[in-house]
Amino acid sequence: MGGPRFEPVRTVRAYERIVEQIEEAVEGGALPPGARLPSERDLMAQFGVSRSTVREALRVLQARGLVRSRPGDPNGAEVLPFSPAALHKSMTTLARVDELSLGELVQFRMVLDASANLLAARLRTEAELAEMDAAIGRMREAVETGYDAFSAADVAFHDAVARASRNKLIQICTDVVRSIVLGLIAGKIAGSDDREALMRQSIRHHEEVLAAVRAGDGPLAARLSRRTMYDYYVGYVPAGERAALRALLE
Amino acid sequence: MGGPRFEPVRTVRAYERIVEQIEEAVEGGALPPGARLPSERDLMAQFGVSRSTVREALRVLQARGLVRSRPGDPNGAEVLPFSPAALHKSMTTLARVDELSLGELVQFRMVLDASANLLAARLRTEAELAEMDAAIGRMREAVETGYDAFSAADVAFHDAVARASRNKLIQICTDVVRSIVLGLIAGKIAGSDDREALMRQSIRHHEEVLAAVRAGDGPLAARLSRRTMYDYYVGYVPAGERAALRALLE
DNA sequence: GTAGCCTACTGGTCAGACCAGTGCACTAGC
DNA sequence: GCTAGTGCACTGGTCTGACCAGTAGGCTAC
Repeated sequence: MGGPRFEPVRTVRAYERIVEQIEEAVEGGALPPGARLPSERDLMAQFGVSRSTVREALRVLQARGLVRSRPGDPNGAEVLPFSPAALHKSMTTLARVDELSLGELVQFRMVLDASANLLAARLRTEAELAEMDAAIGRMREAVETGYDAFSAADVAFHDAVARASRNKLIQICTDVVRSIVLGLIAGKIAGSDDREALMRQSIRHHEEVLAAVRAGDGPLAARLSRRTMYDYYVGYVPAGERAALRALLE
Repeated sequence: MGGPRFEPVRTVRAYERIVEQIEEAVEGGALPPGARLPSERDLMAQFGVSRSTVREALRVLQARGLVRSRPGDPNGAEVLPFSPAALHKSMTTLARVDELSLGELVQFRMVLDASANLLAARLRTEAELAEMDAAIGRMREAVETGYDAFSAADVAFHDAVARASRNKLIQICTDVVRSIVLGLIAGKIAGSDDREALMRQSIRHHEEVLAAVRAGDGPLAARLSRRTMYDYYVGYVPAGERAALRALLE
């Protein structure tokens, strides 16, 4: 107390400094998506390090989804537009290390989707309503076509709702969590033989949700969307976790 | 149509194969947290590649938060318990690159916090209620102590609620988004001179939320928590984005 | 028995090399 | 003149071999 405040020194690796600098340039807009980094040999000269060090930095940046490099490309690494791939990757890891249960994921989807519907009911345009309507139409056709087409149309509906919420974070998280959930239950889907009944019920539910969104009744749309998702996924969720899902159905 | 189905070959880099293998071992539980990887020179022999290739793979794994290596450690890289650090990093990048607006972030916090409260109202234990109570107590004391202590106590309250929701995804996302929001408004806080009034109002609001959680009234707790966060942050949000926030207040 | 040194490792970095692939300028043929 | 084809210069991916600073643990001297 009172003396000079020392803080522990952290030895910072050379490649980390390079990552920081390039990251800052990308996030600050100095390197917009589509821009090219200098070649590794140029970077090596600019940063005054060896090529291995430059490459380790580039590997980190690539793992974070900021750049991509192709062998032989005379232009150097390309700065990528942001994609949720890295987000997706780390969330998938989280789910695979078994820290996340299917119940938690479905619950999170219910939360996100309900919020998206709540916002969409207030902010949606006519074009977006038409898009949702079209998606439900494709769901109807897909009852005969098969599960894959049905699932794709279902995804399209929820995507349209998420976009109508005007919140990019909701859109991205919805997308990421959904694909993880679908991946987890992918094997189990073929097993259920009352699949057609489930699809028909789901279509009915989606129609009700859409009606609420169209009417501008956010709370109703949110409540219905939670119910829709619950009914659709509850069969895959272990019995012990279902109570937590029902807690969202008020 | 009808001929043999060829799929495009993707040249896969050597280091990617290494990443895959180690990643699989970690996620599959063969390498539990705390376990040590062989040394780089051993890995180089096991995978039949050069050390640079091994190192690039380790850099990627490190960027994903799966392992950590210390120079001089005779035991090789350490397998880490999962931490949301990577998730945090990619979401922060998203906020910075994709220009997530403060409004969107606050809106997302409102959604998460409301859901956490909804669930907590049903699932909370007495111990968790006591924890929330203690946090509010520290907020009261901090009105005099200063903003930092107040903010820390506020964080503790919301963390306790998130934990009580029993949903790790909600906890992690809450944590990540909150730290981004706090980072964005960090500079602006000192400016407001009616800070004390804002703190006192916030304490009152938190007390109401806690009462609802204690009473088991989830919908009420959710509604109040949205209002609490709205009132606390609306001053930092550009006027044009406030309408979207109000859309959540039903 | 313990304090301190020594050694055999570790990861971080460097230098220099080779290879397969790419884009572009140049050239041969029309 | 224009196009098709060919080199060439350069890229990233990988390898080899080396040096350094740091660490842990055994060994030695007290």
